[in-house]
Amino acid sequence: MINPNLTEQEAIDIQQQLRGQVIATDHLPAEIKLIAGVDVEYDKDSNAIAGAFVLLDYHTLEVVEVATHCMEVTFPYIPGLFSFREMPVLLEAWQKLQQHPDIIICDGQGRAHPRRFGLACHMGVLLDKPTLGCGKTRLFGKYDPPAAERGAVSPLLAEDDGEHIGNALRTQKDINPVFVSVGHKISLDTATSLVLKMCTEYRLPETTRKADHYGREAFLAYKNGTIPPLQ
DNA sequence: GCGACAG
DNA sequence: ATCTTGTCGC
Repeated sequence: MINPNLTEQEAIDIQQQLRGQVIATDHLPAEIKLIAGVDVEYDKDSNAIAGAFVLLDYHTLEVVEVATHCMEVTFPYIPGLFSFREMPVLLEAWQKLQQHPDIIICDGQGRAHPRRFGLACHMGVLLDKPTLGCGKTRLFGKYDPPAAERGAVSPLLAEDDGEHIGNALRTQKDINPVFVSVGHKISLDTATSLVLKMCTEYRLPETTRKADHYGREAFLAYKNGTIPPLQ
């Protein structure tokens, strides 16, 4: 689905071509039962990476299923072309799932992107699933810091045309905000309240935290099983 | 020309 | 992403 040998310009052309398929309004199932988190781990001194998909029960936040995949990175890190680096592993992990979620929370931006097509949009369009982006830091857009209270929101506005491309959301009192934006088949308002709802105890959504946990665990097992033990 | 730049 | 434990401050 993603050719690893793309040039930078070819990747940009693909973004321009797919951006028109993004739906920025709510097209969610009548009842949300499963919500997914994704994350990718990087090895310190090799090009090995691990991608993880974790499915949580929407109401209890209990882990329902985990799928991971390890491989070599095929695309460099280029701000704005992040999805071409992380999508391959995540697609592999996705195919290992026995069931699919109703919505996916991505670790990165969606529409809050210079070409309005961040990782969350790319994943949403390729999988035809509702997705949203929840990044720890800003990639694109200007904003004023939201108020200190949990739930405070401040609009993220595009530098170029002023479009409201996302929200800086304070998920815990006095803790740095996260950046929420539409991925696919969801509205910004729904995405924002959903992220807040998933941040029960920490700054980041439980989906992202669980994906990080299981991804790291799988990565360690992969490295320990592949590389002969030292000493 | 100089910074900024998801993970 | 990764390097990284204790430590300073409320």
